Amino acid sequence: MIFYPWAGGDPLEDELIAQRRAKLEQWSAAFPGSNPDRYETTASIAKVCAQHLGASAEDLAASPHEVRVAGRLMSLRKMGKLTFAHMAAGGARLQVLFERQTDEAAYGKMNLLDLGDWIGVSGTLFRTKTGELTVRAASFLPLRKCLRPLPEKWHGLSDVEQRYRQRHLDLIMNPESVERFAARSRMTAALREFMSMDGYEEVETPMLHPIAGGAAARPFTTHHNALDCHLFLRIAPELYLKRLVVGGMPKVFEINRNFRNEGIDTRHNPEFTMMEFYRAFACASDLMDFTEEMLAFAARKVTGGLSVDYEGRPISFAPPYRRLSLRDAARAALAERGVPEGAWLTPEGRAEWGKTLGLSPVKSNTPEKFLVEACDTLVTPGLWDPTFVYDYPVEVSPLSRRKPGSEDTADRFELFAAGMELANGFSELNDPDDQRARFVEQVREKAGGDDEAMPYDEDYCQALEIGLPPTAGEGLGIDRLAMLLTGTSSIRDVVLFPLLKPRTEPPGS
RNA sequence: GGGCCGUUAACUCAGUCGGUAGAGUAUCUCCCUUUUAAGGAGAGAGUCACUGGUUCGAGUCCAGUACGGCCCA
Repeated sequence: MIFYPWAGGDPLEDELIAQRRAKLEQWSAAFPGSNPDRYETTASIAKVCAQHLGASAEDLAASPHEVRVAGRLMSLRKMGKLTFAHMAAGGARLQVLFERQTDEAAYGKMNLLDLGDWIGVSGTLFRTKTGELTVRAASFLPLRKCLRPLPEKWHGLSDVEQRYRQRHLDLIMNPESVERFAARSRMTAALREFMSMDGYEEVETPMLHPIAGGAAARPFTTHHNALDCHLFLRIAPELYLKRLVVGGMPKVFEINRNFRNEGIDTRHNPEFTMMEFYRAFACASDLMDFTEEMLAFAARKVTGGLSVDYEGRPISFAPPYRRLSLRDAARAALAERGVPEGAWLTPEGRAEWGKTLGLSPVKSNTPEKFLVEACDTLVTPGLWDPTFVYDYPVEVSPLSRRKPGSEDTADRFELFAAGMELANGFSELNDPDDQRARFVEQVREKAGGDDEAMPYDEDYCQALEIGLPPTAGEGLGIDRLAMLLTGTSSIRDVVLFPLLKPRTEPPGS
């Protein structure tokens, strides 16, 4: 027996649950065949509703349609010899009419049903006085008892913690939640369709990494017993996907989870979904064009249009998107705030102005990083419509190829919308010697206190020695795109089971 | 990490100045053949998140803890 410390003692002793259990005990005698292992339906509730959408009361009376449907009992309105109910399944609901005259014995046993029970109903379709499509039940069969009372029918489940911890209740009670996750599903389907149309192959690469590379983030650690080795949950699939390009797969993508052992807020869940994709023989600017078309495609598939309402303001996904040079944008923002040109070139200037502007000291401790941090703090939070920021310093882009003819600029961009980072893409560094040097620099920074710096990955460098063709790659935040396309302010509302602190005592403690 | 807010019946929420714990939904009993937040009559249901303090007396005031939410870093 599990003890739920927050439930006020033994959950079986709760009066409402005890009543439902007592009713369940009478089912087998009252309803032969109840709790079946299967139930044959003629159609889903959604299909029945859709198929008879246009059928008038006269149509239905003229040609009676027999249906067998299954769903969860969501409302019961008993009026003596007549009971109206709604049953729901798959986001659709259908009214049922039970009449005592049909079967007096069965009608009397309806008090063994509770809101939330799964039932099967067979009967004939008709329309009520108010025109609602309804099944006149010839018979019904209880399929499975709901032993706990459902949340209140009118307000639904509004306690956010319960909505996340018990998502099933949220989905039962709150149609807008069902629709939000359906929209997310349409979105990932659209992205897959778009990638497939363009000839990309979907792949799955490891989540357990001996070296957590491919991004600047703190990893989760774990251990494999049989191999007795230390492993990390991946922070990015990047280095594996590029090995596939080395191996001769010119267009690959992966939609899957990454794990970053960092803070939780309305835009960050420790496990989040990213679509990462790589295209051989392309560069970063090819991907910017591609991304515009891809997001427009997804927006259309999810919302039917290119403009979405987010937090009361429209966001347009219509290409082309604005493109800002990072250094220019940062310089302009700094100048606006009275920072003299070049003040960030000295440690004293960075310290002084960094403090004034509220920049992170660690993240702004070189001239280039100062500009990146200034952009992150002063520019990107204000970017509303999708906007590319491009030309990142090489210093903060250890896996990016240098821009042709430039020593210090990487051919890299990030995409922002509603102030959020949505995507990060670049021409891939395919020079193994340069890559080794970049890793060495990262290791130096890690030693210097930057715990997000990347580890050295010799295995990856050797893969590059086999030859990575000119390639561009990009990671797109799926949860965040889902937030934008569904008008959702918190990432927890587009993740089915967001990470919350466990409330159960660990076993044995 | 910091600040603010929340936690009262299964659910949604009131609870005044510190003085016996309230409503609606749900549940149970009764009436009711076209309802749809059905309606009407009645009943049962509480570790006021937890721990401590102040007080004759705490849901209410104070401190701490837990969990959650929002904002900031």
